Amino acid sequence: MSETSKPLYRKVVDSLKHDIEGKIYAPGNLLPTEDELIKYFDTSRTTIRSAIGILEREGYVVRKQGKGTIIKDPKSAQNLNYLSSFTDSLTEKGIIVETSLLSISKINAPSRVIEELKISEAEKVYWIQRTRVADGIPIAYVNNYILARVVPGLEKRQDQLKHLGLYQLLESEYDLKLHCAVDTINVYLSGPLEAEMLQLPETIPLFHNRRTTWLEDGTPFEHVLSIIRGDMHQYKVYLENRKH
Amino acid sequence: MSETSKPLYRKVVDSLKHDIEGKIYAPGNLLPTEDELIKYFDTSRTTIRSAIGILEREGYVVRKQGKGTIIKDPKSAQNLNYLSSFTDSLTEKGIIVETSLLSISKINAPSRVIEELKISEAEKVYWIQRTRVADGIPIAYVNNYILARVVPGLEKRQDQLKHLGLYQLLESEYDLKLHCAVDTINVYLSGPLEAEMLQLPETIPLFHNRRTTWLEDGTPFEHVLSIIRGDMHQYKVYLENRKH
DNA sequence: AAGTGGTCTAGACCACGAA
DNA sequence: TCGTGGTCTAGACCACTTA
Repeated sequence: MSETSKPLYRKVVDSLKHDIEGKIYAPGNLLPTEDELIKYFDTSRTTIRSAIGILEREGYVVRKQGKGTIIKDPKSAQNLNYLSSFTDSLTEKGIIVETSLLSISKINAPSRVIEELKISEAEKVYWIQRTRVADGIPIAYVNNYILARVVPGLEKRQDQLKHLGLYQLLESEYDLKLHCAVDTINVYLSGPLEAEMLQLPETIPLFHNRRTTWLEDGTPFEHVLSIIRGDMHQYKVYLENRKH
Repeated sequence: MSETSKPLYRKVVDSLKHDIEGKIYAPGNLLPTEDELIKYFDTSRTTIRSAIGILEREGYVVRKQGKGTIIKDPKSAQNLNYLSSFTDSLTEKGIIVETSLLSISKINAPSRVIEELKISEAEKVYWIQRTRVADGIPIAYVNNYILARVVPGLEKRQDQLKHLGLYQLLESEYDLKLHCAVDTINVYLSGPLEAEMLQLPETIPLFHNRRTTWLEDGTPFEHVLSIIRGDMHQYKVYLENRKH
């Protein structure tokens, strides 16, 4: 069993998390004191404190010196530091979102992409054009520009792109670990080009989103430009307070 | 000096952070080993490890068992999990943003606020109406609804509200610690009411932002509805990859 | 095999909050 | 004053990486 090989502090974390989620420890109440947990789990203070530290960082509890460890509502522990994608927010509503691949090709990076990814002009990128369609309505037009050298042979994987999401493909097939991203969200009014692309009957507001994504080693490896129907989409941003 | 009262592990964190930011420890290289740091700072392993743990969570280093502690590029350590406010993004551009208080009053919470803050109908909230003005142009209309019981006497602090930001006031005068927030961002076209409020010469796209803010103990204590000129604002969302 | 970080122990004293 | 969490010590052994 992997259970037996798990470090002790991890077992304590999982056990306490389970009890908090199962409301055995009710929100607002105090967790047993550290001394009690030491006796209960038959371990040292270091181990217990390391476990509680993890629970605190994940938002399950708050420690107050002199008072105790307060149990928080587990609902509020979820989904922090997270921008929901538009696919997420629509599928939550029960709408089926399909993605159709328009084209994929290896090109010289456009100047804006050169700038964002901090690459040379000679560097090649894969340009992926896709649309997102919800209940038959095109709601977004998405351009990904991905460093060609980190995803060699991507154009041969078109079929997989239809079944897997792009990010799942990057992770499973290329073993790329995304570290962080910056989204810049603007809004503007649709013009004739957008009306054509998204089959808009009239002028509507559109989201204009630029995202740059970094790998774990700090390389910016992807830039994404998305145009999204403003009347069919909303962003939800879950934020944790900055500690500094 | 508060320097002397700082816990040891905090001093170690600050010292190492300073050296990483000053490129004394270059990105990509290894930090001195734990044993070396123990000797250098003349302290125990626990203290050194607790300091390195903080640096790792803040994105300054990555620990690899058997190998060492790798120093990351400090640029990538900044600004994660963070939604820049519109004041931020404009002041970055050198534009001075003023906030003018329209009104502040204690009212029964509107139904949407009751719902978002999960309060009873009898519960009172402070309703603060403000506009943000950049270079003489009104760019946003902001409604805060704050639980009256957590900020007693807020209406008497109107003067302070003009100098301090609202959140600074909450922190310094009421000792409230914000824990997290959820922003929901939509977009729509301005109508006559918005044209009046923001002195718009024509129909333009507007951001429509609802934010709920939680205190550290898990109480939702504030709901904010903002209407922001789409042509004068952009959101920047800094995201860290989820670890789970 | 040697050296690194990962886990863990059994203590100690301090700082804060509540009674 | 007492009980809580906060900091810290001086060890021990384990797991992983590299040579």
